[in-house]
Amino acid sequence: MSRVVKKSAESPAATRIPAAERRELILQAATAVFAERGYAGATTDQVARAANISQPYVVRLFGTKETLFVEAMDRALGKLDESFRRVIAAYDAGALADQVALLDPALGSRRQDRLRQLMAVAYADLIEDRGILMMLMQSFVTGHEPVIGPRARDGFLALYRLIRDEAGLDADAARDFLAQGMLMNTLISLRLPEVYDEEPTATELLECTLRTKLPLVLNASRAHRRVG
Amino acid sequence: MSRVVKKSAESPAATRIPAAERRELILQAATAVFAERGYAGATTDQVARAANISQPYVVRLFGTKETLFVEAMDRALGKLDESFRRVIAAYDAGALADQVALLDPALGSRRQDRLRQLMAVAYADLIEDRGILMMLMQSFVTGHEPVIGPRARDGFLALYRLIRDEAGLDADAARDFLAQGMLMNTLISLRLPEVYDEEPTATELLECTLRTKLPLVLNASRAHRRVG
DNA sequence: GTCTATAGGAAGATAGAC
DNA sequence: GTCTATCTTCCTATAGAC
Repeated sequence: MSRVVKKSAESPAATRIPAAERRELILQAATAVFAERGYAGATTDQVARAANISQPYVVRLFGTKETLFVEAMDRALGKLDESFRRVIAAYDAGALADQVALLDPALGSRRQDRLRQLMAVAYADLIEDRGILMMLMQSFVTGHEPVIGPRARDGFLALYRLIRDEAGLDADAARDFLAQGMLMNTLISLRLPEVYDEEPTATELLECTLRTKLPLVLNASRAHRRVG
Repeated sequence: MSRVVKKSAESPAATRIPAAERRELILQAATAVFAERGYAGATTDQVARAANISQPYVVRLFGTKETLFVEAMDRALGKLDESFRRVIAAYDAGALADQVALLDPALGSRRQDRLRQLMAVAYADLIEDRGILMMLMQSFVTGHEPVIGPRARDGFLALYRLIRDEAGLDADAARDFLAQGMLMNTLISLRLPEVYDEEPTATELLECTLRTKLPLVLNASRAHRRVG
């Protein structure tokens, strides 16, 4: 646990890497660590180790742990935003005919009905990188922090506006869409996929919530356990 | 910020109180503090101050911070469980005729449809003590902690079984019910009620999600800011 | 039942070498 | 661009008095 451990082989890489690239590597590591343990629970040293560099270097590049968290959060929000926008643009360009054909007709056929379903799929696809969704979840429960809180609120509201204004969901549909997303986030954050085989109740709830995306999630969960 | 502050008037009460009662007071304080800052972000000293006693005494009574968190979590889960069971029992005893009369007929009239709506109201009522719901949320994102995580999973699954088996909701209805709950938790944890007046988007989303319960929530939020 | 004092151990950040 | 060493602060938990 101490910072002074392992003089072993693959420790601090010391490979010189351009700052921009290094920053992205650290942000990936930070996303995983913050996702797992939250802002207060994570240490800059854990991030450093995950990125295979020294703790002071992390601080050097980002200034403070707070800034690091904010940047990781923005990155996660950005990925989600980007993912939704891509779906919307592709749909409006008529590029998703084959996927549209697979949608449940009972759920409606207006543009907003189609987009609702397509975005739900896109959201669930993001679960593959379980860090993103858990990072968001951790951001949402850090509302009390003076600099993180306001940015988390802004990011969340921006997502809401995106699905309401760009995708055109009416208020109730947008709310339900968000609600399903928050449930998925919760199940992932609770690590329910990790007890999928042992807890019949977990099995049922996961299957009912994630449907066709369940194998994706279970794989991600198992991959995580092999590493973690 | 330091622990050594204020020798002022209303400091450590030193009033002798029976242990059982003191424990409950501390659990209330702990719920508020953990709800606000999470397991890792909260300190036993903050809990102590909220309970007007010394930090070592908190530890003395609960052993470890971890145990304190677990007990606060169990208490919050228990309150929710109790609240739902009370609704179910009252409904089955025919004691809720007047409330049932107010329900939206479009949402169905089977027992499970009624209970779904009545429990939603009960859930939203719990928001009045905003600590409970935020405490639950914080518990759900602490899934990685070796002793807290498993208990949080069990608690969540027990709630799911309650609404499915006792209230009789089918799997999809139970999922949607949970999803709405998780959205409410998220909005509260994000402190969206605190920007209700400033952010039009927040206003819309809160109104759409909380409906008639919104005044309750706004009051709780304002009361909290006066104290906090 | 409750406190003061404090040991012991992180963790974030800085200084400065290579 | 990256590291080692370290300062400082803060926090959990213990000891022991009243």
